[in-house]
Amino acid sequence: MAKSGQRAGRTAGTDPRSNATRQALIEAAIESLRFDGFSGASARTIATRAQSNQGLVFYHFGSVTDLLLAALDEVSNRRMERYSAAVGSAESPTRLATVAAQIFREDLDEGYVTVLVEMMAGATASPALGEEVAKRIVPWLSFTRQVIDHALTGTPFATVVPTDDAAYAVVALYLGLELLSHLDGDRSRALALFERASSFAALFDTGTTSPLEA
Amino acid sequence: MAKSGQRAGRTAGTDPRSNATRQALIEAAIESLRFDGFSGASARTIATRAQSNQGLVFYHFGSVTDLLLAALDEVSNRRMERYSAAVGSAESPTRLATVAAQIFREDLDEGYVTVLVEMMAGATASPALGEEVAKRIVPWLSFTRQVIDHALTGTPFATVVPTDDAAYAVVALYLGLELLSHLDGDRSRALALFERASSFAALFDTGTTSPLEA
DNA sequence: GTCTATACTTGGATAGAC
DNA sequence: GTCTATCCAAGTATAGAC
Repeated sequence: MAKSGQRAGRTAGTDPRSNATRQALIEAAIESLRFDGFSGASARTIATRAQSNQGLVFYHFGSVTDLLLAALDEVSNRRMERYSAAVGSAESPTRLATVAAQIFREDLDEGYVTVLVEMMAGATASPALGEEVAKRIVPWLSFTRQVIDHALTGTPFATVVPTDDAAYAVVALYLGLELLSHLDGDRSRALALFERASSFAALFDTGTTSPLEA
Repeated sequence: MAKSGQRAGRTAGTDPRSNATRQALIEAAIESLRFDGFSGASARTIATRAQSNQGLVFYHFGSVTDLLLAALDEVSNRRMERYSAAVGSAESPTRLATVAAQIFREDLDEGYVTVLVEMMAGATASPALGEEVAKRIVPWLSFTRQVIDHALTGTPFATVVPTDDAAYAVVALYLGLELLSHLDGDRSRALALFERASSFAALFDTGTTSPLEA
């Protein structure tokens, strides 16, 4: 209640030193979601990973949940940048499938989707958290829809497939594949599916640009 | 170390009264996974839901984790019976799609897949738990594969689609749809996809049996 | 077989010293 | 801005009375 524009924890960061700590905590929270899971991502665990102090979680973020949401924002933003850049360079369906496979591999290896899935599953506990997480899924859905929209122009499917339904399905598949492959520690089966999608996409390569151009 | 054949907690249940408590705890554990999530499913929460005592969790199951695994076994068995019965009555692809939609609706409404997903996501915490959960996914995968196998006989896809890859994808999609629709509390988008699958399946209804027969 | 009591650990969160 | 100390609630697990 002291200064204005100050929610739970100090949101601002007017001071220079503060930012480093915040960032370290966010990084550690990402790791913790990835390796300890939602249920294991406590203030103490995270602080230890950040080689920082447990109290700072509450100072900077107000609550553990808010830190976890900040962590989710971070990975979400990072991935969205990466996705945009990668997809922009893929003109043909085949190239797109290849790029998607590459991105998916990264997501699995770096645990980005793990973070998302852990937050989604963890949100079962509280409707409030659920709402916050839901907000952060929207960009993934709309981005996917845009990509599908773009990829389908010039193919027979363009007019048949409702792209927001397709996006919903693709994101669901993405999340499910993470769950499965993470569980048995084997990416190969999931990646094989992308291979297959690649071959399938090749059937429609006449659409926009020649594969040779990429 | 006392008697043989006795793991953590009393596994047997030679006495008649014991079974009721065990069953109540399992039921409560299912509810807890569904509504409190993996992270909220503690011995205390579960015992409260079962209107039983916290200590009994450890008496009967040895640990909370083992109780949760027993809960997962329970839903897994229940669903497998239901699936088998339902699919057995579906002879044409269209009927199969309809039945699948029906089953999926049940799964969402009754929270069966929630339980599975919570356990999968919760297993991130410990490799040991992960292994146990992984074991319990196998039946879902092989059942799905069998259904796909059966559904594809007589269609053009029969020889083209590797059914275990397809099963992997279908299960992944199933899990992902649960995650998404559970999060925003809206089943309609997921169910719409099944509608679409139904229409698609109708294209191959000449295969085994006439739709009229069902 | 069940319940209460209890021990111990971990986690969320705040207060106050530096 | 950071760290330590501290409080309190919740969690796992066991012992012992009924």
